[in-house]
Amino acid sequence: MDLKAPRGTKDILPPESALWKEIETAVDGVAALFGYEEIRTPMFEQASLFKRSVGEETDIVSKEMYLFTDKGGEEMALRPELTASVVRAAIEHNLVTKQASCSRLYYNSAPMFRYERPQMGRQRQFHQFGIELLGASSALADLQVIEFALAVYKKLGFSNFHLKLNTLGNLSSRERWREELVKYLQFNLETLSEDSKRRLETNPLRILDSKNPADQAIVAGAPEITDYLDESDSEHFDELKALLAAAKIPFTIEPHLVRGLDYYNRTVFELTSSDLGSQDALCGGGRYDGLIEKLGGPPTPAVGFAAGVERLVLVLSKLRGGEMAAKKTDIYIVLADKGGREVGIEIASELRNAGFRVLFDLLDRSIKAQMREADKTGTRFVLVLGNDELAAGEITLKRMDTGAQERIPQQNIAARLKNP
RNA sequence: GCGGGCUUAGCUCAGUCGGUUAGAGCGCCAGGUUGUGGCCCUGGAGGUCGUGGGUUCGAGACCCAUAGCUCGCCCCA
Repeated sequence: MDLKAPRGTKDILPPESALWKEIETAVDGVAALFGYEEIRTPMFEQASLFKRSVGEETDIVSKEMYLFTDKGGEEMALRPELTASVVRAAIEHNLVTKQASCSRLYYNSAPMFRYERPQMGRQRQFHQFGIELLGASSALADLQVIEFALAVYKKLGFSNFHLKLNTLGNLSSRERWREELVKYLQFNLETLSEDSKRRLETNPLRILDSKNPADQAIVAGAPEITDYLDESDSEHFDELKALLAAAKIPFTIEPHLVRGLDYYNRTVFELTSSDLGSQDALCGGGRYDGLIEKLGGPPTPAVGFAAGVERLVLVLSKLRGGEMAAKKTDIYIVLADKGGREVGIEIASELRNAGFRVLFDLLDRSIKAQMREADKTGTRFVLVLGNDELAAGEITLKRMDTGAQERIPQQNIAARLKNP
């Protein structure tokens, strides 16, 4: 077989697909509870959208974006993330206006594309769910975004994660800090790692969470954002911390937590899991108060998060001990003789209309083989239909747990099985 | 993009120093009398040993290349 799924892509097969469905259902459920409505946007956009929002210098845009020119000569990009698209759609359709109001939007299992080296928990096509809360500037909004993410994990029974929190200040304090940081780092240029020398040009903030020990030593003496926050920044951050404490959500402050996308300001956060390898971020998000205006909309505060579905699947399979939910059947019909087919499919159809999950053999196999399959599907009842039953207008009902069986009339079989 | 490891049956893996027709467990299929599951027993199907070159009388084992996966860096969900 010489045809394969492209590198960094994955087929989602049963039984894993059931886990995906479970996650999607959980996200839909939480969204309903919080009053968020679903948005779906195109998988490709004009490339300039991401250059302007994510940042032309970021690795995501400069190195990892799937770019192509369409037949009309337009430069397009497969979306590497969703915030930019949601903001574009919100501006385009006037979901954000100058009036005091906010939009609560969520997306579910949405595919994203980044040309990266694949690793466990890192695919070239990967999927995210997340929310964008547009129009709310208060710390209460930040809290809600975090609460939403936690609610999804809680609903799925997963709690082995860690909430990391930081603030980057408002747009101008962030900029002043950034300039001072770059000055400081340039002063120490000689001792920086090669990676960080490059980052100094592309994304200096990320040098702060470099894993290189030499970098870390330099970073230890770097200007801290705390010294650049203005009064309202500090107030906002203090308020959020107090709200989290009141909601009994544990967190740690990570002064060096920055995010890779240019548009973040004030609150940034990440949920990480020790069940994952080096790609340990389950979800990440933050505030992006300047983005909507930057893309041509009215000045509008906003906050959101994005969570990786593949990583959640990894972590959940681990949690469930690799055991996926067994496929379940209510009733298995054993066709003992070919003559019973017509009556058999009629009964199957009647039972399905009554809401039973009904299976029967499609391979013309022996009764023994049919029974074996029935057992494997975990069915509660088996109905045996052969020439004997046909002649009598009856069917044999077998209970798989006790092995007991009896002959019952074919009429009203659904009602009979509802009260076994 | 950089460095390391791995790749043998549907799945998880053995395979010695290079030596006949490449193995196990699980799974699958069929039997173990009359029309009946699990447990057990017997038998069976299933592999161009990731791919392409090379070394050799002889390669699943050695060498080179390439692809995929994986671990770390990078990046980030």
